[in-house]
Amino acid sequence: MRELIKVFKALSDETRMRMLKLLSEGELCVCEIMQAMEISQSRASRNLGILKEAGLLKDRRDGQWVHYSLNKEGTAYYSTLLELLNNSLNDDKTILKDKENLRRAIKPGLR
Amino acid sequence: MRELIKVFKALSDETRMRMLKLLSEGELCVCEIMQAMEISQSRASRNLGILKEAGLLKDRRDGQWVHYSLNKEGTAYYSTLLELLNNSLNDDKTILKDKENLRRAIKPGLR
DNA sequence: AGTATATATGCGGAAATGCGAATATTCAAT
DNA sequence: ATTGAATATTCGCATTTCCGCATATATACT
Repeated sequence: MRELIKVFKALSDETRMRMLKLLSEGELCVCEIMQAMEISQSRASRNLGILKEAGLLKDRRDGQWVHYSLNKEGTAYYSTLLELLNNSLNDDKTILKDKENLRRAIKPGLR
Repeated sequence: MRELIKVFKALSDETRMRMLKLLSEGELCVCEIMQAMEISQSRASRNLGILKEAGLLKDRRDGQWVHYSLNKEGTAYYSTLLELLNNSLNDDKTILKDKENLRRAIKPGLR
């Protein structure tokens, strides 16, 4: 029960919901997310950590960058929930703006 | 977004999760639920109200009693979430005990 | 009207949550 | 070693959440 509730708790916050919707576009690093959402670095990092801790995200370190992405594996209900999110909020103004911002975001490490 | 987050917030609490699992057995009144879960009346009433407010439950007044039941209609994701819950926690000790208690619960109004 | 039962709600306090600001950590490049 | 960039974490504070207790409301019965 603890686990399941932790997942729902992770989902019940606007900041984290926006992150998940952004990450439906694909793998992103923290700095891209904070730029797209126009939030502080600590807020971005903290909430990504919560989503990861709940099992909804996985991370991958690449040099200085940490890339987060949706965890499509994981327990049975993760995929159900991610699909549910996939079908939700697709015309939400905030979500659309975040994704719009993402396109303009400075992508570091264009090495 | 507000709405969706309200639903997840409703789901992210152990008391309310147990209620939903109990109500998967069928319609129940507040006093049956508080007996089965061994919680106070105000706690039962308040949390049922939160679940109803989130759209997950509906209620039906019958004399002195208010019967709550899962809201199988409602927005698209409700059914998805209820089905997810249906497949979860079925061997959780607390949930099993609640359901066991329910069988022993005094059902008022055996008129 | 008066009593009893079932449910809802207001209030106060304890605990949890979310944030920004500052600091710490990690890695890359010189 | 030192500097700089990306990320994580600590701290203090404001807000929210959850509960028990007490009270209010609603209905039923006499």
